[in-house]
Amino acid sequence: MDYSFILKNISKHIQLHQEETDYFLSLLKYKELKRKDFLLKQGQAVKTINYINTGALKAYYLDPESNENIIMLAIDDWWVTDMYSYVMGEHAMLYISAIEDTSIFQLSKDDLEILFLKVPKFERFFRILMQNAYIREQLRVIQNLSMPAEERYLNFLKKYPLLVQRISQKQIASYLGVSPEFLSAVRKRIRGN
Amino acid sequence: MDYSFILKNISKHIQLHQEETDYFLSLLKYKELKRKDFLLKQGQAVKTINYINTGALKAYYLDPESNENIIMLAIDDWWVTDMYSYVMGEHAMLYISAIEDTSIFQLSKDDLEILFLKVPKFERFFRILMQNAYIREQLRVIQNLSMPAEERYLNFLKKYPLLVQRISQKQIASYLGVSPEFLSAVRKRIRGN
DNA sequence: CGTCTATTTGAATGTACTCAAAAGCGGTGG
DNA sequence: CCACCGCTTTTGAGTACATTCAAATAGACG
Repeated sequence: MDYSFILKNISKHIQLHQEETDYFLSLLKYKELKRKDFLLKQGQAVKTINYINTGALKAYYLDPESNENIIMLAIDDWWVTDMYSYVMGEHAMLYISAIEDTSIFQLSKDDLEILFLKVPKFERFFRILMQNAYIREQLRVIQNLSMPAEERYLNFLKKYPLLVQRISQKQIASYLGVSPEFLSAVRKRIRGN
Repeated sequence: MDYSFILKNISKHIQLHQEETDYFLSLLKYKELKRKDFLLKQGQAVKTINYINTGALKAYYLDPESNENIIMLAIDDWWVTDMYSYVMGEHAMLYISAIEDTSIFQLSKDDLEILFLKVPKFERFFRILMQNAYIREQLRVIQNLSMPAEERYLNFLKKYPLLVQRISQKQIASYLGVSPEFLSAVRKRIRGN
């Protein structure tokens, strides 16, 4: 099992001793998903937070009219879950599925609480993780409020160049909050310039 | 100085000893703002995170066309700052101003880092704070993507009944991402039912 | 009371959506 | 290797949601 990526991810914010490292790794469950497999479906219990080792996932909300609203596009080295339901202990609001073949490490909520007690440094790690997630969402709200679709699209290209090559336009449209037809028109307009 | 509100806020997530409490309080700076005073302006250095003791603040982004985009409406017992700029050490992206006469407690970034070292429990406190903030913003993104303005407005009324009575419709419109005229029309339609 | 700002109303406009259909692209099986 | 299938992307027409601008009305505050 290759733990090098996740350990490097952790070490960006905290330093662990060998025993702490071993203990942390002992809590992880490894899982593989094929393209289009579901990690989570609306209504299920949300038991884990997930580190993407390789691959890519999308998290989306299916509204009553069955429109797919992509909340999060995540590739390797990102942490993903339905945080609302994970924290509140509610049933999942989101679907999470694999855009590509994907391997993840899972950390259960119960184990994470124990980890916080045994290795309080992880409070810091997840504080920083949540802080960054908050900032990211807030920037997204700002952009959604203040920019037209074209500018949001150009921004997306700049911000997630790695993602762009790996996901469909339809999914980018959903992430940006526009219809795929409209994004197509936007792209045409951009090309025209 | 009345520290009862902020101490109660802290105690929702962590328990402090007397010395820890005293030390924490020693780091706080008290500040009063009159209605329309600015706590922060775009371009300034963001040095503090702020607990609202009494009153209400709005945080907004002023886009190049000088449209006010309200990012956050916050009343007493909330923590507020321009988190992006606070964390990244960048100049402020947001304006933060008082909707009513307001009193706050301020915690500087430097002091907070020291606090984390001296009383690591605060890592946990801010982890939970950031986690809740992240969840809130994510729910907002979901709503912005999946609901029309009318539904978002009704939702806002349900979610922030205390806020509604204290802020103008124009500001609610900005928070929801619609023009004040359109919100007025939405309200008329709702009354009509 | 007068001034300033918020709210409402209406008309014209623009941005983005839906629906339908054609074109493009990738993978799979014969 | 190519033909076909399914899905994505593009195109176009008609429509709906939301904006801008302007003006009238209503409220809040000194």
